[in-house]
Amino acid sequence: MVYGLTIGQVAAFAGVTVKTVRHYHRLGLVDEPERDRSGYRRYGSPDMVRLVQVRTLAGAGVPLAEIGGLLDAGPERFAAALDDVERRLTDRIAELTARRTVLRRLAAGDRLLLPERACAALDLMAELGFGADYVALQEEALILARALVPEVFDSFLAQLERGLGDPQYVALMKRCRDAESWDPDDPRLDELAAALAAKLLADRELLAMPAEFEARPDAATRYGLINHHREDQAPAAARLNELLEAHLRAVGVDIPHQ
Amino acid sequence: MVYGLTIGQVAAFAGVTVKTVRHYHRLGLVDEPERDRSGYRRYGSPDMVRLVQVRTLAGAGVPLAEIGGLLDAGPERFAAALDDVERRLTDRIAELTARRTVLRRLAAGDRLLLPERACAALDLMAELGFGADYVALQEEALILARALVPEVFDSFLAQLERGLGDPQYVALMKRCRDAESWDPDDPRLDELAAALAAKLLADRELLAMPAEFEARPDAATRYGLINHHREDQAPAAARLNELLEAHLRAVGVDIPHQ
DNA sequence: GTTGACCTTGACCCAAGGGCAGGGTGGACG
DNA sequence: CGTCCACCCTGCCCTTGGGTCAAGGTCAAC
Repeated sequence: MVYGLTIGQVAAFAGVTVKTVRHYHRLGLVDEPERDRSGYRRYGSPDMVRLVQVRTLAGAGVPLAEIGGLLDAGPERFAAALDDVERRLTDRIAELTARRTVLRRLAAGDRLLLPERACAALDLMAELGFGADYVALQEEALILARALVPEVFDSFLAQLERGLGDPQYVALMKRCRDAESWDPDDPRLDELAAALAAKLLADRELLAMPAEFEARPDAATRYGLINHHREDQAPAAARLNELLEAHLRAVGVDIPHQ
Repeated sequence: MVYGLTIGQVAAFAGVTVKTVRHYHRLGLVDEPERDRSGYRRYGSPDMVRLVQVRTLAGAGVPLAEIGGLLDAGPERFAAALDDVERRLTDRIAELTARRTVLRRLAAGDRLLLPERACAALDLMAELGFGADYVALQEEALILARALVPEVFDSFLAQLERGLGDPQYVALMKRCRDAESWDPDDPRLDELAAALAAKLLADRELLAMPAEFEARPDAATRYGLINHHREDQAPAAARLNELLEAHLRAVGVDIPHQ
């Protein structure tokens, strides 16, 4: 016959597990109560009140390490701390809501990694009759560009938009797409490269971007990564690129090597 | 001169730390990329896309252990999983919002551990002129009762309400409150105990509660815990209780011992 | 040629408990 | 009286999603 509740009873009342109560003891959040003659902890009502206070704060997301000081502080500091906790909760809710929005976009198959404007350009490509595969390739290139050289991403995108607004350039792009399935030794490749070079030189705006790369320390590496990405899957495209670069360099355009 | 981004670059782009990327490698969420000749990891764009996918799901709270299977599964299972994740997020938001509400109540000094009806009774006590300390004592007793014998909490509360509706009983309660500051040997204590016993016997409803305790296995322990709680701080109250119990037992009322 | 920023692996640390082992207690039932 | 089951005790390792520290290798720049 002993006074006090057992650990299981207080735990059940406070809505926590026995393990949790012992954890709080170990952290010093709730004092260890007296033991009965068989070593069981026996709790009185003040222990219970304390446990529920701790539980309420912990449940609201206050780190256990802070709770002790909070409960033992004066009521004015306690009130201030509660304000703070509430602010943190509100932030967390907003954050989760934002994540949910992102997830919804993901579920809807939206393009997560690109801004609205880039998505519009890609949609335009699809409308213009470029196949889904080719659009996907462009999308990846844009993502890469944004990752590697965010400060020139805009001009990269502007170049694409400008090209898409020019029927002649669109026609050339479509021919490039078709060229991906050609043999790497196909003589038409050089023909196409020459036409492309002529077009780019006629409308220098379309060439603006590579120059901006130069401002970067490891420009060549980044250029190579974007320009040659996925070329292993289309040898003809690699060859076309090579030929185009040669044409441009021949007339003095400065293009990074590799 | 090597292809590919370093781990720091992909990490920065994906908005995670270098350590996190390596963590994902160890869990098999993102394949280890090729190494350059000095052993550095070198990432291509597919790695980056994968990393961002993982990051998006992880950020939404999907456990890392599930993400691999999710991304490698078909799109229909992926879509279903996204639904599930979104549901979990919504639940979590609701939970946090509820916690915030509780915190607000706590900050406003509200009585968290008691239902509305009990709070009303306590407010009534305050209105009737019982001091804040005494009301707080009653509050603790109610909390204890609810924790220990939830099924008789209602009748415990009903008894309190009934007592507060009876001016004679209220007068006796006030005298009990005053008695807390008396000397434990004060002869007025037995006088008061006799008056209380007479009142309780005259209105048997006020005595209903202790009988219900009997239905409990360890009734006596629980009764003692509630009835004698905080008595160590007011020896006169302990003495008064003792005397009252003696009076009641003397006329045959069955009260648990200790 | 040295500095500073980056990379490598490995080992340990954190919250907030969960799970399990191995053993002691208490009350109820037969 | 024994036996059963639920509960209690301590102590140890496990978890998730990384952070931190150590000890050393590498790269680009001044």
